[in-house]
Amino acid sequence: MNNSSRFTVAIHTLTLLAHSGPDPITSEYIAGSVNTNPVVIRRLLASLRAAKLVSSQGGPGGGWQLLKDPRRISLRDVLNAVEGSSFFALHSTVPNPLCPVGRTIQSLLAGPFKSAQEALEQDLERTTIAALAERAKG
Amino acid sequence: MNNSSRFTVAIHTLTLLAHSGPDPITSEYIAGSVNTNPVVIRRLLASLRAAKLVSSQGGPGGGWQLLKDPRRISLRDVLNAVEGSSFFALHSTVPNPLCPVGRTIQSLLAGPFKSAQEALEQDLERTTIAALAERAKG
DNA sequence: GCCAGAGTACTCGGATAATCCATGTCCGAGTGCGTACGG
DNA sequence: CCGTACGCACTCGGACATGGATTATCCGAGTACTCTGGC
Repeated sequence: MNNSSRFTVAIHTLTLLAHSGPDPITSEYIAGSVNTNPVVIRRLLASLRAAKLVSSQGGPGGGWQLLKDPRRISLRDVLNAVEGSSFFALHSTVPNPLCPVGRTIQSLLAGPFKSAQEALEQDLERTTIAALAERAKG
Repeated sequence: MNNSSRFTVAIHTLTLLAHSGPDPITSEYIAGSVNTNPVVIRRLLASLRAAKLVSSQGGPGGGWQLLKDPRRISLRDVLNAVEGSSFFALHSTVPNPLCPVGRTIQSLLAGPFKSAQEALEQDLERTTIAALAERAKG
Protein backbone atom coordinates (compact mmCIF):
# COMPACT_ATOMS: atom_id res chain seq x y z
CA MET A 1 0.00 0.00 0.00
CA ASN A 2 2.92 2.20 -0.55
CA ASN A 3 1.10 5.38 -1.52
CA SER A 4 1.62 6.33 -5.09
CA SER A 5 -0.17 9.27 -6.60
CA ARG A 6 -1.89 7.33 -9.39
CA PHE A 7 -5.28 7.72 -7.79
CA THR A 8 -4.87 11.45 -7.29
CA VAL A 9 -3.57 12.03 -10.79
CA ALA A 10 -6.44 10.02 -12.25
CA ILE A 11 -8.97 12.17 -10.39
CA HIS A 12 -7.14 15.28 -11.48
CA THR A 13 -7.23 14.21 -15.11
CA LEU A 14 -10.90 13.28 -15.12
CA THR A 15 -11.79 16.53 -13.40
CA LEU A 16 -9.85 18.39 -16.04
CA LEU A 17 -11.74 16.57 -18.78
CA ALA A 18 -15.06 17.37 -17.15
CA HIS A 19 -14.01 20.97 -16.65
CA SER A 20 -12.86 21.52 -20.22
CA GLY A 21 -16.12 20.67 -21.90
CA PRO A 22 -16.83 18.14 -24.65
CA ASP A 23 -13.82 18.83 -26.88
CA PRO A 24 -10.94 16.38 -26.53
CA ILE A 25 -7.76 17.52 -24.82
CA THR A 26 -4.29 16.12 -25.36
CA SER A 27 -2.13 14.17 -22.96
CA GLU A 28 0.46 16.90 -23.29
CA TYR A 29 -1.99 19.50 -22.10
CA ILE A 30 -3.05 17.33 -19.18
CA ALA A 31 0.59 16.72 -18.32
CA GLY A 32 1.06 20.48 -18.20
CA SER A 33 -1.66 20.82 -15.59
CA VAL A 34 -0.53 17.83 -13.52
CA ASN A 35 3.11 18.83 -14.01
CA THR A 36 4.45 15.50 -15.15
CA ASN A 37 5.41 13.65 -18.32
CA PRO A 38 2.80 13.05 -21.04
CA VAL A 39 3.57 9.35 -21.17
CA VAL A 40 2.59 8.99 -17.53
CA ILE A 41 -0.79 10.46 -18.36
CA ARG A 42 -1.19 8.18 -21.36
CA ARG A 43 -0.48 5.06 -19.37
CA LEU A 44 -2.85 6.14 -16.65
CA LEU A 45 -5.57 7.00 -19.15
CA ALA A 46 -5.06 3.65 -20.82
CA SER A 47 -6.36 1.95 -17.66
CA LEU A 48 -9.23 4.42 -17.48
CA ARG A 49 -10.03 3.61 -21.08
CA ALA A 50 -10.03 -0.09 -20.22
CA ALA A 51 -12.65 0.78 -17.61
CA LYS A 52 -14.70 2.53 -20.29
CA LEU A 53 -14.39 5.91 -18.65
CA VAL A 54 -12.53 7.74 -21.45
CA SER A 55 -11.69 7.35 -25.13
CA SER A 56 -8.67 8.40 -27.15
CA GLN A 57 -8.34 9.74 -30.67
CA GLY A 58 -5.16 10.37 -32.67
CA GLY A 59 -4.41 13.09 -35.18
CA PRO A 60 -4.92 16.86 -35.10
CA GLY A 61 -7.81 17.86 -32.90
CA GLY A 62 -7.53 14.46 -31.23
CA GLY A 63 -6.90 13.69 -27.60
CA TRP A 64 -8.96 12.29 -24.76
CA GLN A 65 -12.55 12.77 -23.76
CA LEU A 66 -15.03 11.39 -21.25
CA LEU A 67 -17.25 8.50 -22.22
CA LYS A 68 -19.62 8.83 -19.26
CA ASP A 69 -21.51 11.66 -17.67
CA PRO A 70 -19.16 13.01 -14.98
CA ARG A 71 -22.10 13.09 -12.60
CA ARG A 72 -22.10 9.33 -12.84
CA ILE A 73 -18.36 8.84 -12.27
CA SER A 74 -17.58 8.48 -8.59
CA LEU A 75 -14.19 8.26 -6.93
CA ARG A 76 -15.01 4.64 -6.32
CA ASP A 77 -15.06 4.01 -10.06
CA VAL A 78 -11.74 5.75 -10.42
CA LEU A 79 -10.14 3.75 -7.65
CA ASN A 80 -11.30 0.48 -9.12
CA ALA A 81 -10.06 1.52 -12.53
CA VAL A 82 -6.54 2.42 -11.45
CA GLU A 83 -5.92 0.02 -8.57
CA GLY A 84 -7.72 -3.12 -9.57
CA SER A 85 -10.22 -4.99 -7.47
CA SER A 86 -8.17 -5.96 -4.42
CA PHE A 87 -7.02 -3.01 -2.45
CA PHE A 88 -5.06 -4.68 0.34
CA ALA A 89 -2.28 -6.93 -0.87
CA LEU A 90 -1.56 -10.19 0.89
CA HIS A 91 1.95 -11.58 1.32
CA SER A 92 4.13 -11.44 -1.77
CA THR A 93 5.59 -14.82 -0.78
CA VAL A 94 3.65 -17.71 0.70
CA PRO A 95 3.88 -17.76 4.52
CA ASN A 96 5.35 -20.79 6.23
CA PRO A 97 2.67 -23.48 6.39
CA LEU A 98 4.45 -25.13 9.33
CA CYS A 99 3.70 -22.13 11.53
CA PRO A 100 0.19 -21.94 13.06
CA VAL A 101 0.05 -18.23 12.35
CA GLY A 102 1.58 -18.40 8.88
CA ARG A 103 -0.76 -21.21 7.92
CA THR A 104 -3.94 -19.32 8.79
CA ILE A 105 -3.17 -15.61 8.65
CA GLN A 106 -4.23 -15.09 5.07
CA SER A 107 -7.65 -16.62 5.48
CA LEU A 108 -8.08 -14.76 8.77
CA LEU A 109 -7.37 -11.45 7.07
CA ALA A 110 -9.66 -12.00 4.12
CA GLY A 111 -12.77 -10.96 6.02
CA PRO A 112 -11.49 -7.78 7.67
CA PHE A 113 -9.79 -6.68 4.46
CA LYS A 114 -12.90 -7.14 2.39
CA SER A 115 -15.00 -5.31 4.94
CA ALA A 116 -12.56 -2.41 5.17
CA GLN A 117 -12.35 -2.08 1.42
CA GLU A 118 -16.13 -2.00 1.19
CA ALA A 119 -16.31 0.73 3.82
CA LEU A 120 -13.73 2.73 1.93
CA GLU A 121 -15.47 2.40 -1.40
CA GLN A 122 -18.87 3.29 -0.03
CA ASP A 123 -17.45 6.51 1.28
CA LEU A 124 -15.68 7.30 -1.98
CA GLU A 125 -18.92 6.78 -3.84
CA ARG A 126 -20.30 9.96 -2.30
CA THR A 127 -17.99 12.16 -4.39
CA THR A 128 -18.33 12.52 -8.16
CA ILE A 129 -16.07 13.98 -10.79
CA ALA A 130 -18.79 16.46 -11.72
CA ALA A 131 -18.86 17.81 -8.17
CA LEU A 132 -15.11 18.38 -8.22
CA ALA A 133 -15.21 20.05 -11.62
CA GLU A 134 -18.04 22.30 -10.50
CA ARG A 135 -16.09 23.49 -7.48
CA ALA A 136 -12.97 24.10 -9.53
CA LYS A 137 -15.03 26.25 -11.85
CA GLY A 138 -16.51 28.44 -9.17
CA MET B 1 -1.32 3.32 -3.60
CA ASN B 2 0.48 0.59 -5.35
CA ASN B 3 -0.31 -2.32 -3.03
CA SER B 4 2.64 -3.41 -1.03
CA SER B 5 2.37 -6.09 1.60
CA ARG B 6 3.78 -4.03 4.46
CA PHE B 7 0.45 -3.84 6.20
CA THR B 8 -0.17 -7.56 5.92
CA VAL B 9 3.30 -8.48 7.10
CA ALA B 10 2.99 -6.12 10.06
CA ILE B 11 -0.26 -7.77 11.11
CA HIS B 12 1.30 -11.18 10.66
CA THR B 13 4.26 -10.23 12.83
CA LEU B 14 2.18 -8.77 15.64
CA THR B 15 -0.11 -11.77 15.60
CA LEU B 16 2.91 -13.99 15.87
CA LEU B 17 4.17 -12.00 18.84
CA ALA B 18 0.80 -12.23 20.54
CA HIS B 19 0.59 -15.91 19.74
CA SER B 20 4.05 -16.75 21.10
CA GLY B 21 3.57 -15.46 24.60
CA PRO B 22 5.63 -12.97 26.58
CA ASP B 23 9.13 -14.13 25.63
CA PRO B 24 10.88 -12.13 22.91
CA ILE B 25 11.27 -13.70 19.51
CA THR B 26 13.94 -12.87 16.95
CA SER B 27 13.55 -11.24 13.57
CA GLU B 28 15.03 -14.34 12.02
CA TYR B 29 12.30 -16.50 13.51
CA ILE B 30 9.60 -14.11 12.35
CA ALA B 31 11.15 -14.06 8.89
CA GLY B 32 10.87 -17.84 8.85
CA SER B 33 7.14 -17.64 9.44
CA VAL B 34 6.55 -14.81 6.99
CA ASN B 35 8.97 -16.40 4.53
CA THR B 36 11.10 -13.35 3.81
CA ASN B 37 14.42 -11.79 4.78
CA PRO B 38 15.08 -10.86 8.44
CA VAL B 39 16.10 -7.36 7.51
CA VAL B 40 12.65 -6.73 6.04
CA ILE B 41 11.13 -7.66 9.37
CA ARG B 42 13.56 -5.44 11.24
CA ARG B 43 12.78 -2.43 9.11
CA LEU B 44 9.09 -2.99 9.49
CA LEU B 45 9.31 -3.50 13.24
CA ALA B 46 11.37 -0.34 13.50
CA SER B 47 8.30 1.65 12.48
CA LEU B 48 6.14 -0.34 14.88
CA ARG B 49 8.61 0.46 17.61
CA ALA B 50 8.39 4.14 16.73
CA ALA B 51 4.63 3.77 17.29
CA LYS B 52 5.33 2.26 20.71
CA LEU B 53 3.78 -1.06 19.79
CA VAL B 54 6.88 -3.23 20.20
CA SER B 55 10.34 -3.07 21.75
CA SER B 56 13.63 -4.58 20.66
CA GLN B 57 16.47 -6.05 22.67
CA GLY B 58 19.86 -7.15 21.42
CA GLY B 59 22.06 -9.98 22.60
CA PRO B 60 21.30 -13.61 23.44
CA GLY B 61 17.69 -14.15 24.47
CA GLY B 62 16.90 -10.83 22.87
CA GLY B 63 14.43 -10.09 20.11
CA TRP B 64 11.10 -8.34 19.86
CA GLN B 65 8.10 -8.26 22.14
CA LEU B 66 4.80 -6.47 22.42
CA LEU B 67 4.57 -3.31 24.48
CA LYS B 68 0.78 -3.20 24.57
CA ASP B 69 -1.96 -5.65 25.37
CA PRO B 70 -2.83 -7.24 22.01
CA ARG B 71 -6.51 -6.79 22.87
CA ARG B 72 -5.85 -3.08 22.65
CA ILE B 73 -4.00 -3.14 19.33
CA SER B 74 -6.40 -2.78 16.42
CA LEU B 75 -5.64 -2.99 12.72
CA ARG B 76 -6.15 0.76 12.67
CA ASP B 77 -3.16 1.21 14.95
CA VAL B 78 -1.09 -1.04 12.72
CA LEU B 79 -2.07 0.84 9.58
CA ASN B 80 -1.18 4.17 11.09
CA ALA B 81 2.14 2.80 12.29
CA VAL B 82 3.26 1.43 8.95
CA GLU B 83 1.68 3.87 6.50
CA GLY B 84 1.88 7.15 8.31
CA SER B 85 -0.99 9.48 8.96
CA SER B 86 -2.02 10.28 5.40
CA PHE B 87 -3.24 7.26 3.53
CA PHE B 88 -3.93 8.80 0.13
CA ALA B 89 -0.93 10.50 -1.42
CA LEU B 90 -1.36 13.78 -3.23
CA HIS B 91 0.64 14.70 -6.31
CA SER B 92 4.34 13.97 -6.11
CA THR B 93 4.98 17.21 -8.02
CA VAL B 94 3.12 20.47 -7.52
CA PRO B 95 0.26 20.87 -10.04
CA ASN B 96 0.27 23.85 -12.37
CA PRO B 97 -1.05 26.87 -10.44
CA LEU B 98 -2.02 28.56 -13.72
CA CYS B 99 -4.67 25.91 -14.37
CA PRO B 100 -8.00 26.30 -12.52
CA VAL B 101 -8.12 22.59 -11.83
CA GLY B 102 -4.45 22.25 -10.95
CA ARG B 103 -4.66 25.20 -8.60
CA THR B 104 -7.56 23.83 -6.57
CA ILE B 105 -7.57 20.07 -6.94
CA GLN B 106 -5.48 19.34 -3.88
CA SER B 107 -7.64 21.33 -1.53
CA LEU B 108 -10.77 19.88 -3.14
CA LEU B 109 -9.52 16.37 -2.51
CA ALA B 110 -8.55 16.96 1.09
CA GLY B 111 -12.11 16.54 2.37
CA PRO B 112 -13.09 13.36 0.51
CA PHE B 113 -9.72 11.77 1.20
CA LYS B 114 -9.93 12.47 4.90
CA SER B 115 -13.49 11.18 5.04
CA ALA B 116 -12.61 7.99 3.18
CA GLN B 117 -9.62 7.36 5.37
CA GLU B 118 -11.75 7.81 8.46
CA ALA B 119 -14.33 5.32 7.15
CA LEU B 120 -11.55 2.86 6.44
CA GLU B 121 -9.97 3.22 9.85
CA GLN B 122 -13.25 2.92 11.71
CA ASP B 123 -13.83 -0.39 10.05
CA LEU B 124 -10.31 -1.60 10.76
CA GLU B 125 -10.74 -0.71 14.41
CA ARG B 126 -13.19 -3.57 14.81
CA THR B 127 -10.43 -6.17 14.49
CA THR B 128 -7.71 -6.62 17.12
CA ILE B 129 -4.44 -8.51 17.10
CA ALA B 130 -5.66 -10.57 20.04
CA ALA B 131 -8.67 -11.74 18.05
CA LEU B 132 -6.46 -12.88 15.20
CA ALA B 133 -4.03 -14.64 17.53
CA GLU B 134 -6.90 -16.39 19.28
CA ARG B 135 -8.27 -17.71 16.01
CA ALA B 136 -4.85 -18.87 14.88
CA LYS B 137 -4.52 -20.78 18.14
CA GLY B 138 -7.81 -22.61 17.92
C1' DG C 1 -15.00 28.85 -58.57
C1' DC C 2 -14.66 23.98 -57.36
C1' DC C 3 -12.67 19.44 -56.73
C1' DA C 4 -8.97 16.09 -56.13
C1' DG C 5 -4.65 14.86 -54.57
C1' DA C 6 -0.49 15.14 -52.10
C1' DG C 7 1.76 17.10 -48.28
C1' DT C 8 2.12 18.41 -43.53
C1' DA C 9 1.32 18.98 -38.79
C1' DC C 10 -0.49 16.78 -34.84
C1' DT C 11 -1.57 12.98 -31.62
C1' DC C 12 -1.40 8.51 -29.73
C1' DG C 13 1.22 4.00 -29.08
C1' DG C 14 5.02 1.09 -28.46
C1' DA C 15 10.18 0.17 -27.93
C1' DT C 16 14.22 1.35 -25.68
C1' DA C 17 17.32 3.89 -22.07
C1' DA C 18 17.67 6.01 -17.43
C1' DT C 19 16.38 6.72 -12.84
C1' DC C 20 14.42 5.50 -8.43
C1' DC C 21 12.86 2.50 -4.78
C1' DA C 22 12.54 -1.83 -2.40
C1' DT C 23 14.94 -5.83 -1.31
C1' DG C 24 18.98 -8.58 -0.17
C1' DT C 25 23.84 -9.11 1.67
C1' DC C 26 27.50 -7.95 4.62
C1' DC C 27 29.88 -6.26 8.55
C1' DG C 28 30.12 -3.62 12.92
C1' DA C 29 28.16 -2.43 17.81
C1' DG C 30 26.12 -3.79 21.85
C1' DT C 31 24.45 -7.26 25.23
C1' DG C 32 24.16 -11.22 28.12
C1' DC C 33 25.76 -15.71 29.30
C1' DG C 34 29.28 -19.05 30.20
C1' DT C 35 33.74 -20.15 31.71
C1' DA C 36 38.08 -19.84 33.84
C1' DC C 37 41.02 -17.95 37.09
C1' DG C 38 42.28 -15.88 41.41
C1' DG C 39 41.25 -15.05 46.20
C1' DC D 1 33.46 -22.08 47.68
C1' DC D 2 32.73 -17.38 45.85
C1' DG D 3 33.55 -13.32 43.05
C1' DT D 4 35.41 -11.16 39.14
C1' DA D 5 37.14 -10.74 34.59
C1' DC D 6 37.63 -12.35 30.12
C1' DG D 7 35.81 -14.43 25.97
C1' DC D 8 32.20 -15.87 22.98
C1' DA D 9 27.82 -16.41 20.85
C1' DC D 10 23.75 -13.99 19.65
C1' DT D 11 20.88 -10.11 18.05
C1' DC D 12 19.94 -5.74 16.30
C1' DG D 13 21.43 -1.64 13.33
C1' DG D 14 23.42 0.65 9.61
C1' DA D 15 26.24 0.74 5.05
C1' DC D 16 26.81 -1.04 0.66
C1' DA D 17 25.28 -4.07 -3.77
C1' DT D 18 21.49 -5.85 -6.55
C1' DG D 19 16.91 -6.44 -8.99
C1' DG D 20 12.65 -4.84 -10.45
C1' DA D 21 9.56 -1.30 -11.40
C1' DT D 22 8.43 3.22 -12.54
C1' DT D 23 9.56 7.05 -15.29
C1' DA D 24 11.56 9.54 -19.27
C1' DT D 25 13.07 9.81 -24.20
C1' DC D 26 12.71 8.55 -28.93
C1' DC D 27 10.66 7.07 -33.11
C1' DG D 28 6.85 5.07 -35.90
C1' DA D 29 1.68 4.74 -37.29
C1' DG D 30 -2.48 6.84 -38.19
C1' DT D 31 -5.57 10.88 -38.98
C1' DA D 32 -7.45 15.32 -40.29
C1' DC D 33 -6.56 19.65 -42.08
C1' DT D 34 -4.42 22.60 -45.68
C1' DC D 35 -2.46 23.96 -49.71
C1' DT D 36 -1.74 23.57 -54.54
C1' DG D 37 -2.71 22.36 -59.11
C1' DG D 38 -5.93 21.24 -62.68
C1' DC D 39 -10.51 21.51 -64.71
